Amino acid sequence: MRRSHFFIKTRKQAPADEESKNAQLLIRAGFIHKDSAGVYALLPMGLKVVENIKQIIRAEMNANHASELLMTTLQRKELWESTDRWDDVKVDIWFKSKLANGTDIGLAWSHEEPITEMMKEFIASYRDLPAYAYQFQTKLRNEIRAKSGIMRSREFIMKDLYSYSRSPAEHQVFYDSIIKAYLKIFQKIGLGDSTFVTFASGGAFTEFSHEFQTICEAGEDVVYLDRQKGIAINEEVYNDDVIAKVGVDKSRLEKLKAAEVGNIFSFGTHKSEQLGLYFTDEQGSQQPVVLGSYGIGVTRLLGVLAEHFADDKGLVWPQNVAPYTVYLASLGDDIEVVKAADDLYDQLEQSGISVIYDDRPERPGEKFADAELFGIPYRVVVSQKSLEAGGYELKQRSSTDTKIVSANEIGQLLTKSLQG
RNA sequence: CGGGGUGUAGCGCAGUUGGCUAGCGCACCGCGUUUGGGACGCGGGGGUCGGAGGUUCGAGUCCUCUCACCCCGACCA
Repeated sequence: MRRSHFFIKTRKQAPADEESKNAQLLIRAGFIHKDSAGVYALLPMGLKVVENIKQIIRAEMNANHASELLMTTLQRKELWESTDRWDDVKVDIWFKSKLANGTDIGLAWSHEEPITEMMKEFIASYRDLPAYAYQFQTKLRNEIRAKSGIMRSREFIMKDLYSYSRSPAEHQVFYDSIIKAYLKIFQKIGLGDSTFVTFASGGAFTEFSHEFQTICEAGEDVVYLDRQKGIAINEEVYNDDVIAKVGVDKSRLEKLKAAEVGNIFSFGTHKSEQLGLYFTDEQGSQQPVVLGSYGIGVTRLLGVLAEHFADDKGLVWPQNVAPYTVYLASLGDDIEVVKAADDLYDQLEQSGISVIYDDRPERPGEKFADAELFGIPYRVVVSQKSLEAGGYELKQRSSTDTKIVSANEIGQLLTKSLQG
């Protein structure tokens, strides 16, 4: 992408109506646009990060034999009445509307009911199970108070996975494999060192659910972390009894603020029974399907990443989620410089390295400041000075060191770092 | 939903006890000089002062209502 073709402008000053670090940085850098409280549009760079996160998640979901689909945002009242969750007192975050003929509809805040209802079309026999389906969908939740930028919003993207199993034992195997998959996902995204499996309230069927909490000052939750074991307990269920059950050492628990980036639940068969999802087993008798649901807050992760990977100059994206790998900046309008920059841009693009090429006639300081605010992992500068020194100046966002390299060396270095 | 705060140009802000044509910086447009850390000179354009009502000779400024946004709390499969 040439910067001259890119409509986004960065800002020097943070918006006055945002206090959270994630919103201030993401808006200054032009990754998101605020429409109203808790409602943010994803601009091209923000969307790229989100797509990168989704791709990392998608790979792990597929590896666990889950199939991607996309459910609807408009939902039927009857479905939610059958599980007693249409009532505004029971679920107070519903956005509701009506069809032209007066029929009530709900706007998706979750898809547990509709997808389970839909699965009745495909699940009849033990031969049809297990079945795993996931999606990336926009959830609409009428939060009384949106807060912390994109970390708690009224409209957000969530990855939700649903598992349909024949027995609690079969369910448990999948559940455990998803815990591993989630840890792998957060590792790849760059939050592996600060994201922990956390015991939280379980609901009707199980004593605990498992949350994935990223240690983060802007988070809303408080967890007690046993760093040695890599296990935490959510404050909401924290007591001596739970400490004993979970098997952590109370003396080394750290009380920390954290953001819930994932949460997985075992539902048992209750919802299947409510909605009528049964299968015929090998003996010919009807059994309710065992359900599980597994969420990851995709846009919340964008916020957590911004909170986590930033310095006084701006964002600092981990390689795997960065909107572009290279920020290529040409300095001055000298013909040799422009040609060298154009050539490198073409070469990197051709070798599959994503580049944002700042070809604007702006001054060096502005280009450097933008490269830093955007948080692009590598900055390559082409100028009279760099050409005289023998090539291109390469600098990592996370470092202050620069070195002069040839075009081929850049290609090799970056290809290697992308693979590693 | 309770408490606190803020709304003045695209963005960030100033505007005295009510007073004259509502300012500053950035951004934007034109010309010129600049080009390794957000340059400079000269000349421009842009405002129903969040909205409605009221008090007054006169309201950005005072009063009433209202909307939006931020923060704290409550809430949070």
